[in-house]
Amino acid sequence: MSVTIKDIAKLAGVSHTTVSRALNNSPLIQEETKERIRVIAEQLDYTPNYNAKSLVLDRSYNLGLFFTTLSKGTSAGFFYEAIRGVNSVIQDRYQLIVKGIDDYTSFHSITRKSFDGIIVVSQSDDDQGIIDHIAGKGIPLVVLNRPVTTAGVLNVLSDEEQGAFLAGSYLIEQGHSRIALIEGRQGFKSAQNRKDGFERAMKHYQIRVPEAYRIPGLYDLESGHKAMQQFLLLKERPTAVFCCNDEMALGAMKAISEAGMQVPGDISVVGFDDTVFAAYVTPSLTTVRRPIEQISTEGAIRLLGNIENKQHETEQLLLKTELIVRESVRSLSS
Amino acid sequence: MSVTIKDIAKLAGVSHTTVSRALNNSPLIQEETKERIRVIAEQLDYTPNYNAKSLVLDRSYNLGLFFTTLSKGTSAGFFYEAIRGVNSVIQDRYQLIVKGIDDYTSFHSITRKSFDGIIVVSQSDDDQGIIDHIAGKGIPLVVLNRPVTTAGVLNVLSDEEQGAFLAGSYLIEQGHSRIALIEGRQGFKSAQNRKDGFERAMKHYQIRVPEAYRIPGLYDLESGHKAMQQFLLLKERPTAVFCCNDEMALGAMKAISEAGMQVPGDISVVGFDDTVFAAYVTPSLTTVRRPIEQISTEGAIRLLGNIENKQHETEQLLLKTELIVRESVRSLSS
DNA sequence: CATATTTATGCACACGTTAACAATAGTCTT
DNA sequence: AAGACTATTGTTAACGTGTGCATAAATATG
Repeated sequence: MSVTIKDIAKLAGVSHTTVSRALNNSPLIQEETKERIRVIAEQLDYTPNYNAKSLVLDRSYNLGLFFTTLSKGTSAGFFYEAIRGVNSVIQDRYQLIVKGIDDYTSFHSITRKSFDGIIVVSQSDDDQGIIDHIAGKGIPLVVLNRPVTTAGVLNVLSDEEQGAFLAGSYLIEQGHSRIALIEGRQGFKSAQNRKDGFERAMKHYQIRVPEAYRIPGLYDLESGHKAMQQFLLLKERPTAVFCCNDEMALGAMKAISEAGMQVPGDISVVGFDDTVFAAYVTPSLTTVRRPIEQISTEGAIRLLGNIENKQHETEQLLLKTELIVRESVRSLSS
Repeated sequence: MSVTIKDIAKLAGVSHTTVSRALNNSPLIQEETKERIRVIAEQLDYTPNYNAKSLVLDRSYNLGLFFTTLSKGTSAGFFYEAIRGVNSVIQDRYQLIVKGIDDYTSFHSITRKSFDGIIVVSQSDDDQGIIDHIAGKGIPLVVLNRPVTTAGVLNVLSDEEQGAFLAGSYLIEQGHSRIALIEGRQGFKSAQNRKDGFERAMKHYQIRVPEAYRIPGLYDLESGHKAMQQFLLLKERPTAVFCCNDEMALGAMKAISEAGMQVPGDISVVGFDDTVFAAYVTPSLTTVRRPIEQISTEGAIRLLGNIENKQHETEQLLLKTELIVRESVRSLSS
């Protein structure tokens, strides 16, 4: 079996209480005693049993990192950056437990005993159920990527509506008036926000978008590809397409080139997210940058603060999005 | 505080032992008693304290999923598929703890008490340290993606050397003889394997590859881009380039088109991994498919089997790689 | 020098669960 | 009908750790 503080106690000729205090660097214990005990612990390669610690200290040392889904509609880049961001903050202090919300059949097992804090990377309003559950249990919680108003819940997200507005406005300012939209996955909040921002730009500049210029997508390459094929069948084709993420934009560009047309010569394309490959496709993709990694680091920092101060300060942090102009949009105004 | 089996016992008028047995569906307890207890547990919204369970049962309900690094050199797609694959297998039974090996300052905290099993997605020979540690502690372990010979360790990987051989051979069969190589990240086993396979193909067909035709990369877009720029400066440019992953291939294609040249008209490009975007770039990328998700599901299945049977069957599973021919290679033979 | 105070350590219990063993009542066997 | 057996439940200890309180020794106080 593994070595416990009692084993150390026996060797050091003290009680296990003293060992516990010594290893936790309690001021009650004499410095020499501490040192003697530390040496023995080291020699025996002692590791505390975290289950026992958790039981008595009422802390789990676990952080939950929950995504709306791991299997459908979450893009690899987004997922990766979110985990990276959180991981860079927590270092050694916590274990990071990654889970898809749609894998839960019941939230029953999510308790204050099993998670010291939880980060929900929320992509859908449907996540409200788990958010309410977590908040109801009094577990420190931060929700990323989607606005929530639940009391006591921290919230970090980017202003996607504004980003989409910038993208739409940019297309118009470049002289486009026949502008189509490939929407995000239905039920995803980001899909709604980006569409809203786009529509606001259209309204602001009084550009009419016919119904045939709006097609819902699934945030993946294939759906962007298919949607663009639809647009290409229209008698009056759009001169520009705003795609609600970069992957769909890439799919759309593929469809355009397969049809023997050019980006941006024949049709301009704008994406959203500024994924790593956006700068490297040909032509490079004009898109909206969303600070995913920053969102997740900020979220993690706030969560840890909240856990350690035990105070539940509610605060919403809205990070800016930014239009990144590259080569995939043609100016018609000159 | 939260409700415990003792609370239930009091209400049911039985001992807490009986409650424990009832909730674990022990055959020792009368069916009516069980049912009565279950109802009360339900009403009180009882959730077992897993730390207490862990302490006495000597199981943590945790599975570790360790990557060589989370911050440098692991591509998003790879990371995503690996987690997805493992997650799809473990469902509710375990918590999945994701970590970067390079985040560990000491492996001290990795014990049989804290992990029921561990999956190491290994990309570098440097991971041998943690593998030895885990195996030494007697924790069930499966290593993915890199061959290991440590006793008692399960191993699932794809035959990358063979894949690279196929890619190299294909280029030669298409009539290429000036073939360059953009290597993977130094220290990564995959980089070595892919290079080896490529070299074997060259040797097999007696094609000489000058030193200037080999440049080390970092597995990211930028390094592929830079490497290709180097090749373009050569007096005698290669007619084809084998890139050790798709991201570098995309970077390379970008450099080619920036130089005003065409893929595959002027230079052919082959990648490795068959990431999701490979089919959607223009021209679509000829590459080697590696069954990442299958590797991770197979690995997870074997690990669980090993944990539950408690037998440590050592076995290496080598999955096939496959050349996916698309448009990025030109045939010179016709 | 007697008492008060500080310092260092130990004792006993608690956290929530499971399990070996004991106990009780009812049933079967011959 | 006495002993053996079975079914059901309870008693108690254990897992490894932290902590309130008691204790003992050392030191300070007046």
